[in-house]
Amino acid sequence: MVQYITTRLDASFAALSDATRRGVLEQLGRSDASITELADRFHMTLTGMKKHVGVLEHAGFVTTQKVGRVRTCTLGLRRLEDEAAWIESYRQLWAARFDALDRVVEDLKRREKIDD
Amino acid sequence: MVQYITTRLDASFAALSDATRRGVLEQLGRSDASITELADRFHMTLTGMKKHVGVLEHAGFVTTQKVGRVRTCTLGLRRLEDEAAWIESYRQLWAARFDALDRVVEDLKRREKIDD
DNA sequence: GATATACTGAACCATCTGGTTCAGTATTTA
DNA sequence: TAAATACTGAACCAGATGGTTCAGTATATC
Repeated sequence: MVQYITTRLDASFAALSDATRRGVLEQLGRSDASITELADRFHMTLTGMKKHVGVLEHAGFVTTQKVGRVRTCTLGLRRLEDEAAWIESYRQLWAARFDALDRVVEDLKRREKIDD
Repeated sequence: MVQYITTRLDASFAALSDATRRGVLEQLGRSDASITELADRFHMTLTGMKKHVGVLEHAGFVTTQKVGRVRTCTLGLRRLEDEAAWIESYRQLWAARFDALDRVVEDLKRREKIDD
C-alpha cells in the first residue's frame, strides 16, 4: 500500500473517531456554520472548536472561508470515497473467507449424505 | 445519537486509524495468525503487537483464542456495518446538499432564459 | 473613537497512544 | 528435567490529543 494513501486514511479515520467531530459533520450537512456557532452548539470554547475544525479540514472533510471577522465552515469536497472503498474491500475479504467456510461446510454435508 | 453507538463508533474508527492495524485486518482476511506471526510480519515486538490486537479485539473486529501457548487471531464477527452505515448517511447528507445546490443553479439558468 | 464581536496563537495540562524493555508464567520439545 | 517457545503484565517513554486560559489582532457597531 502506498504511503500517501495510508496516511490519508490515517487522518480520515482519526478525524472520524471523535463524536464531536462527527457531530460537526452532521451539523454542516444541514447548513454551513461559523466557528462560534459550532462552539456554542457543542458547549466548547472557540479555541477548542477551532482545533476540531482544523482536524476535519486537514482530513479534507471540511473547507472554511473567512469573510470579515467570521470564518464559515462548509462540508468539504471529499466524499469519504476512500474510506468507503477501504471498508468495502475489508467486507469483501470477510465475505470471501466465510464463503469459503460455507463451501467447506457444504462439502462436509455432501460427504455425510454420500457416506450414509 | 445514543451514547452506546457513539462510543462504539469511536472505538471502531480509532482502531482503523492506524496503518498497522488495518494491515493486520487485511492479513487476517487471508488467514488466521498467531501474535508472534503478526509481530514478525509487522516488525514489532510481541508486546507491541499484542496491544494492537487488543485494540482490534475491543473494537470487535478480531477474536482470539488461546490453545496451548499459542493465541490465534481471527477476523471477528462484526462486519463494519455500523461504520459503513455512518459513512453512507454522511454521503447522503452531502448528496442532498449538492442536489439542492444543483436545483438552485438550474433555477437560475431557467430565469436567465425567461429574462432574455 | 470606544466598545463589542470573532477569531487566532501560544502555552499549559491531563490523559491516551504506540512503542519499548524486562521480568515473569505456561507449554512444548529435546 | 532442562531448554526453548509463546505469551502476559508492569513500567517506562516520547509524542499526540482534547481540552483549557490568556493575550492578542482584526472587524463591526454604537
